[in-house]
Amino acid sequence: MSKKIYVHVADDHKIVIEGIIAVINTDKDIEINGYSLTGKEVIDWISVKENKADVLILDINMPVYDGFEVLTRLRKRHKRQKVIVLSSYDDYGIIQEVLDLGCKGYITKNNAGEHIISAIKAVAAGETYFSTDVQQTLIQKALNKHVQGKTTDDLMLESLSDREIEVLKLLAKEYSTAEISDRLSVSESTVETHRRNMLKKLKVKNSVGLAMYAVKNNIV
Amino acid sequence: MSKKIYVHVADDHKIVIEGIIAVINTDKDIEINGYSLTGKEVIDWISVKENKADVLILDINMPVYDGFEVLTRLRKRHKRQKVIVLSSYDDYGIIQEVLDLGCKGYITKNNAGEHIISAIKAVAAGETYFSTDVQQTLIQKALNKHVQGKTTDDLMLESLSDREIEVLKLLAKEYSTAEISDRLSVSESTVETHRRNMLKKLKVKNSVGLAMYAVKNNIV
DNA sequence: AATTCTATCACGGAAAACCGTGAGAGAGCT
DNA sequence: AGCTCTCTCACGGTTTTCCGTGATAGAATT
Repeated sequence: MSKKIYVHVADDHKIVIEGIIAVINTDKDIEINGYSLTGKEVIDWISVKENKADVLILDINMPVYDGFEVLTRLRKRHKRQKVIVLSSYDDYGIIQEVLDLGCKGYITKNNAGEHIISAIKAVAAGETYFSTDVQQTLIQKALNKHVQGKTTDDLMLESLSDREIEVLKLLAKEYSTAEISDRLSVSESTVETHRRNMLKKLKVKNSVGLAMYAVKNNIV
Repeated sequence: MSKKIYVHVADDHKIVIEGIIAVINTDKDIEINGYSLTGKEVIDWISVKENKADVLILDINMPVYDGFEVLTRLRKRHKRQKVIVLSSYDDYGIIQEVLDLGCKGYITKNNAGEHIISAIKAVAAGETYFSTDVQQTLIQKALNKHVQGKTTDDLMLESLSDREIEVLKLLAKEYSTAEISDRLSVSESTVETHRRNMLKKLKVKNSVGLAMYAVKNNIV
């Protein structure tokens, strides 16, 4: 029915690779067609035009080139293989980073056994896949400013006046002081004052800081 | 053991309230101590100093004041009740908005039955709670630019060089040209050039535009 | 009645950003 | 070998932002 999915596995611990192979072999739609013990091997292997892998299972901690480096290089060469990162760390920063580098799935080693097959099929089908613990991490992060009461940002937001927020909105749209004063039909001095007061209130260094604040607080 | 949790329910459809009460009554730790059919009633009721509600179940579509308005007013008055929004819409915009307004839980009416009890206990305990479908929506959004191909921004992002991205990161942290040139150990001219080139590439008008672009693309 | 907050405006000067232009060195691809 | 891209640097000039300071007037609060 569905054609086979070919998988390459990269991890610096042979035992991990063996484990993954064992799990994958229980599924008839997926086949391992190679593995690497270092990031360099992965790159070398992937550089060979005629390899059939659809999915790459990639460890982050590897010698020579680490997972980030591998992803960066794959990206630069526009390789078509979908990458699933298999990491020991359920860390938002890392997840974010590898996603930015184009990886399509992320599962932790803890949960690898139960997720690896589904993950491979998902990314091969063009979807993304994250193990449950990773999903939790992503949700927590998406909501970080809501989980425990107000953030300092929220408190400061309350201290911004309506007019200041109007100015901030326009400023975040890349308008200059002159342009803002036009839209709001006030003098440039006034706009300047508002901006100045906001810089003080929000303790940011410049208009970029104001803009960043605006995004963080969904004023845009 | 644990003391009772008192709940107020607000929905403009009596039948919904009845349903919720029915479900809640199956749990001995939770007790309904009032309900409202309009947003105005909620506010009036909550204004009475001596009401014991810990949790407010709030519908979004309600006459007089809608859910947003209710949340806004509660926020202004610094009420201590935790709010769970019960909505028909599994829409990221709405979820985002009510969370900004301080709501602690969000469940869709579809999944209300199975989630309402856990939700009440979670928010009463100071946690947040989202039904599974809402969690999905939040994850999807958190990853929006990774799930389905590239956005136009992503395409432009690829056109930014590594060095430019480094500069952009620092710029988004409110660093001035001089400061950036320090960190990167290059001359100010170089940083200037990078910024200039980015302004062109990304078609934005100023550093604020660059910063906004950085946020949108999670470069920060 | 007094105080605080907000919105408005102004002057002048220092600092930073913006812009045009030009240019050399190295990497990588055709 | 030639082309393109990236990263680096510089000069000079215009515009904008930043900052200190000060001021008036209305609204809201105490």
